[in-house]
Amino acid sequence: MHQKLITYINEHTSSPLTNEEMQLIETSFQVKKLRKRQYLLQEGEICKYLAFIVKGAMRQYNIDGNGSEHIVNFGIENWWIGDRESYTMLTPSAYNIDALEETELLTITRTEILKLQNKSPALIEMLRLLDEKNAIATQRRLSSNISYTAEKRYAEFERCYPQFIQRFPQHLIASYLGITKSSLSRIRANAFKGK
Amino acid sequence: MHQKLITYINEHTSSPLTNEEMQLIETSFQVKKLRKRQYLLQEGEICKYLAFIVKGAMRQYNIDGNGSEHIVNFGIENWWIGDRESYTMLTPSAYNIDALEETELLTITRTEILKLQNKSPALIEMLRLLDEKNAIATQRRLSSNISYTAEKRYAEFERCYPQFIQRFPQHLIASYLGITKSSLSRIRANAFKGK
DNA sequence: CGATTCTTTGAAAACAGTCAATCTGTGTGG
DNA sequence: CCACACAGATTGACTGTTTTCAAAGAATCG
Repeated sequence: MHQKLITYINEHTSSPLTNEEMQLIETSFQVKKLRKRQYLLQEGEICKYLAFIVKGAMRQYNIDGNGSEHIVNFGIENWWIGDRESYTMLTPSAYNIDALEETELLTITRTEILKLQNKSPALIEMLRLLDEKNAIATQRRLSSNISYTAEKRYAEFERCYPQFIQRFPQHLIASYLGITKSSLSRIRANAFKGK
Repeated sequence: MHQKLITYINEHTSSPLTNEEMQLIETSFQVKKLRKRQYLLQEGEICKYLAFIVKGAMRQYNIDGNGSEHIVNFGIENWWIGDRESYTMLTPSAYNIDALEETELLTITRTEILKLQNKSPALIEMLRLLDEKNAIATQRRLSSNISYTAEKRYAEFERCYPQFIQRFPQHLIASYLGITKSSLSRIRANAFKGK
């Protein structure tokens, strides 16, 4: 169960994990299984866990004044999920996180991470890289959202995340792109005509 | 000149800088002065500098297929600016960064930062926190962009960055919000009527 | 099969963008 | 000191895109 995480860390850091570090990871990360539709985090709570997805798929979203959901992130196998802001600042989260499928997670609390600070340099480096990649990805997405039409954003999404198109219903992808499901349906219809 | 940066670091980390660290900062960060409209980075270049703004104001923006500019970030005194993606990955940047006013920067190259890795824990911690804050801020902005109308986004902007409203012309703020200057002008006119 | 979820589509309304003209204030150079 | 250029802001008329709401069709699952 923890093996996937260990492999992930080794693939994303310069020096491989020592035996002691592997031990630490086994004890610091708790297994958590979620059924479809089950919450990992609900709006208003403080995000207790940073979670590595071993199997399954999740989404992070908020709900606006009209009750509409807006997906800010998807997560699948080998991705991480959690509300960084709430997790690091210990503030109530503005987001919900729930499972889109049966999901298996490895979770770690903030306290546990702090304990590992001096014990596992590889893990800490990995988390730093994660922040870095995350900042870059979010920046890109923001930039694309500001600069391009829904049609181009969908094309880009299709190109970057073909797996998601297969895996998630359209209305979720529409929500991720910041448009309505009707609009996405029409965009797809047009793109098809164009071919 | 470097004093403002030293103060900034001390305010943003747990342990104050040692004398050696202050020395290191003086030698690692180069002063750079930019006139209004001068570039720090142009699209296609690799972003050589991460810059701390001592005085002045800057913007980071991209240009879409139609030649329109889209501002992804502003920077003023005590903020950092640079294209993280290009800077860390050494890839050609999709952005331009230029000065909106006469600006004084303290710049550091990637190589210099790597050299400091083992020499100044405080600086490294500060950079990590910067990444973290940056990721959080970008996430918030993305979320607001997906979830709210231009009118609400402007209201939020007004609340969060009142200094910017004074300081930057409206068409730049419109570009930051992802709308045209005409639309922003009308939104402001409506908001005024509403009061 | 029946229920639920997902997708498509139509018509009207709301919204934002484009283009162009005008108005404002600022600052420069003659 | 005036004339002029220039950058910024506003406004109107028009266009185009996206949303909304509702209904109906398709797919999936227990």
